[in-house]
Parts: sequence; C-alpha cells; structure tokens
Amino acid sequence: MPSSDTSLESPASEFAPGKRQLLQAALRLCCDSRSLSSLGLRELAREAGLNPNTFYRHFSDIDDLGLTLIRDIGTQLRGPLRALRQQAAARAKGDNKLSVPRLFGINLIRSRRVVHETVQLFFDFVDQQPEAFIVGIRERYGASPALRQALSEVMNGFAADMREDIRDLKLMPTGISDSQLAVISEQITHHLFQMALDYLSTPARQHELRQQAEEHILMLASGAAVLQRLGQLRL
Amino acid sequence: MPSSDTSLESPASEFAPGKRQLLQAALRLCCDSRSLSSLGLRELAREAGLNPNTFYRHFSDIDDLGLTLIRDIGTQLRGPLRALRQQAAARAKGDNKLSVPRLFGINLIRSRRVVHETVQLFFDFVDQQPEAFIVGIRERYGASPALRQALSEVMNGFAADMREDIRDLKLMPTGISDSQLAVISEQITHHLFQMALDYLSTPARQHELRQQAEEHILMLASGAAVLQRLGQLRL
DNA sequence: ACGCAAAGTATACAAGTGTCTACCTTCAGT
DNA sequence: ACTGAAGGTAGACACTTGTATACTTTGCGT
Repeated sequence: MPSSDTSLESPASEFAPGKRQLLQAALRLCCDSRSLSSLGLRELAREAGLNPNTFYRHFSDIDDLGLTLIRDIGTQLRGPLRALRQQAAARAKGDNKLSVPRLFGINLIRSRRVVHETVQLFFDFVDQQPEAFIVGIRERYGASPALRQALSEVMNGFAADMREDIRDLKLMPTGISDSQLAVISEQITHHLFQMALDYLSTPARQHELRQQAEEHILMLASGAAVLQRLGQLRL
Repeated sequence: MPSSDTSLESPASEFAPGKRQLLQAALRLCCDSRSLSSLGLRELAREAGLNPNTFYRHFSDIDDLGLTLIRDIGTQLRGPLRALRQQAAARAKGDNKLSVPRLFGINLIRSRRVVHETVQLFFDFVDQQPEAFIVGIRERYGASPALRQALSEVMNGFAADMREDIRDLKLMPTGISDSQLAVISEQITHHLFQMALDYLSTPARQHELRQQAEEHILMLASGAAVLQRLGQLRL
C-alpha cells in the first residue's frame, strides 16, 4: 500500500522528516508577523521539536531554507492555480453564443465571466492556503535579494501559465503582441498576489477587494485592447 | 537668520540630534538587505555612534522608531511628489489644441504626455531618494502589522493627491465616479511604488520598467474609460 | 553480518541582545 | 542662583544566538 496519506500539508514532498518539520515550523512562525530572514535557527529547531544542530544537516543557512521553502510552495501552488483557471473557463462556457456585445472582436460577457470566476476561485484558494501566500508576498519585496529573486521567478512562472491560458481561451483580442501579453499577465499576477495579503489581513474588506480585483483585471484587459487598436490605426 | 541649512537629508525635521541620528542610522542599515523589524537596538545605537540606552530616551520600541521613520518619510515625500506631477502637467500644456484624436472626450495625446512626464519625473525622484522608497516598499508588505498599516495610510495620502490632480487637470473622462477614481489612483500609486524596488535593484532594466509603468497607467486609464462608457450604455 | 552514510543528539563557548538602575551634563524657567 | 527635566553615558544582569566538536542511532547495500 503506497501511503494513503491524503493530507496535503504545504511542505509535503519527499523531504526527510526533520527537514519537513523545519520547513513547516518556518511557515508557522512566519505567518504570524515575522519575516523569514528574521528567524533564528535555534528558534526554528525549537518550534520543530528538534535539536538546533539538526538544522545544519539539511540547510546551510536560513536563506537556504527560505529558498527551498519558496520553491516548494511554488511547485505546490502552480498546478492548483492553473487548474482553477480552467475550471473557471469551463463554468463560463455557456456564454459563448454569437451576437453579443463585443469589444474589438472579444466576447465581453464571456471574458467578464471568466474573470469573475477566476477571481472568486483564486480568493477561495487564498482562504485555503493563507500561509503560502503570506510568506510569498512578504518575501517578494523583503530583505533578502536571493528570496526576492526566487519569488520573482516563481511568480513569473504563474504568469506564464496565465498567458498561455489567455491565449488558448481567446480572452484577449488577436493582435496583442506576445510581449505585451506577457507584461499584462505579470501585472495581473503580481497584483492578485499582493491583494491577497490585504485580503487576508482585512477580513472586513474581503468582498470589496474581490470586486476591486475583478475590475482591475477588466480595466487592464480592455485598456490593452483599446490601446492596441488605437496604435494600429496609426499614431 | 533662521537656519540656512539647505541639506534636506531625510529624517531632517525638528527632532533632537540623537533621535535624528538614530533614524538616519536605521535608514542606512535597512537599505542594504535588512528589514526594519530585524534591526537590533544596540546595533542601531552603534551605527549612530551613541550609547545603547539613548535609544530608550526617544523610542519605546523598534516598531515605534519604524513608525516615526515612516511617517517622517511620508511627509517628506508628499510635497515633492505632488509638485512633480504639476511640473509634468505644465510641460504637457502645449498639447491642448482641439481636433486631435479623442477617447470618450479625453485628449489622448495630452494625457499620454502627462503620464510620460510624470513617470519620468517619478523615477528620477526615485533615483534621488532610493532609501526612502526601499524601506517604504519593504515594509508595506513586511512583517509588522503596525508598519504595514502606517505605510498603507501614507500611500493612500499620495493617492488622494493624485486623484485631485487627475480631476483638476481633467485627465480622465467625466462620468468616472469618485470612488472609481480613488481606486484607480490607489492602484497606480501602489504599482509605481512597487516597481520602484525592482527599478532600483535591476539597473539593467530601468529603461524597460519606466516604459512598462507608462503603459500600465495608460491601460488602466483607458480601460476605466471604456468600461465606464460601456456601463452607461446599459449592461 | 559488517560497514558506512545519513539523521539526530549533547555539551560547550564566545559574542551579541534587551533591559535595569544609577550617574553625569546641559540648559531653560523661575 | 536653584531646580528640574531632557538628553546622553556607564556598567551589569540574565538570556539567546550561531557555530564547533564529538557522540549515538537508524537503516540500507552488499
């Protein structure tokens, strides 16, 4: 029987038990008003119920731990995050009939629904994995250059997925260049992530923030469409 | 003669010399890969050339120091930041002739120029005050809730200025609601600030980032205009 | 059955930390 | 001229931290 353990705790994978415990401890300590680079290695070991020196068996440094933690979180979120977008697209499939208001060749109603569903599912997901998002955003603009860069890469990965989906699902007018699409995807991704922190730390504004996120995406998208159209009419 | 000291060093104001030295020390230590909350009070005093206990004469806590630092930076940036936008508007004044491509009643060429000039001046300003922006962005999503909130307020202040200027300079179509305008201003402000960190830490991409910032603002603005127009055509 | 590497533990040490109490200096207000 | 507060210093306290060396346990390949 190959391990019927269905608990998908964040740092789950094939790490040695001590290593996993340390990673989980770091995640636990970070969420509650700490930054990764401010954690002490002894504190970490204490929280994990291990001897301080065990830390050295697995990591050379706290930055090292941070790096593996971030990469682990990254690979753990990437799949679900993408699945969620396709789920949203599936839900909005019924809206694909013709003769419906269009903006430069794009079915606005459908786009709007896809955006709506995606945003809703995204924040539902944030609610399920708050710690991952908290440390992700904290360190994206945090003190350690290494972690910043790692997170930048992870998020650009998410953005790349989004770009592919936008293309496949035909959510933006043809004519938008690849590079522009890339920029837009990155902006949306970054913005969603950073909103996630406000979302988590201001429960009273959660509904409002979800709506703002939707509007922001729609603005960016239609703005990009308009500008691209205007550009090709010469200027 | 009322103090002809023209050096506008960041924590300048009417603070006692020791207090000022501590604030400046904090700013110095933070920029180079540290977060405010990870600073030690002894370390701080050492950097400032003072006795550790002097810290207690002025602050109760490191968070306390962080708070006054942030508020000080905020009031020091607010004026110049606003002046800079009006300077940009002045430069773009020549473009105000009629019969020129318009989008829903807005002179696109002029808007584009105002945005261009503003963004350029903004990043020039970032180049002049890197430390202020670095700690500002770091702590906006950093570990301490108190600092996060303080920074959120400071940045909303900047956004409020921007909103007024947009209104006064007629950069957006009439018909955009006040609340929407507020949201847009906040998004632009936040985005500019967070880009500032990437800008500072990636000198090779500075030109590219300036351009991206411009496009982002234009997208948001024209997107907002389009959506608002579409909305009032019923939907 | 042996050996060896990986994972984890125990003890120790120098250095740094936050905080306390007590003392000294400066200087404006009366 | 005296007082008292504000700013700054000195020394000491208990504690935590990162790191080093040395030891034990566990489990797998041969």
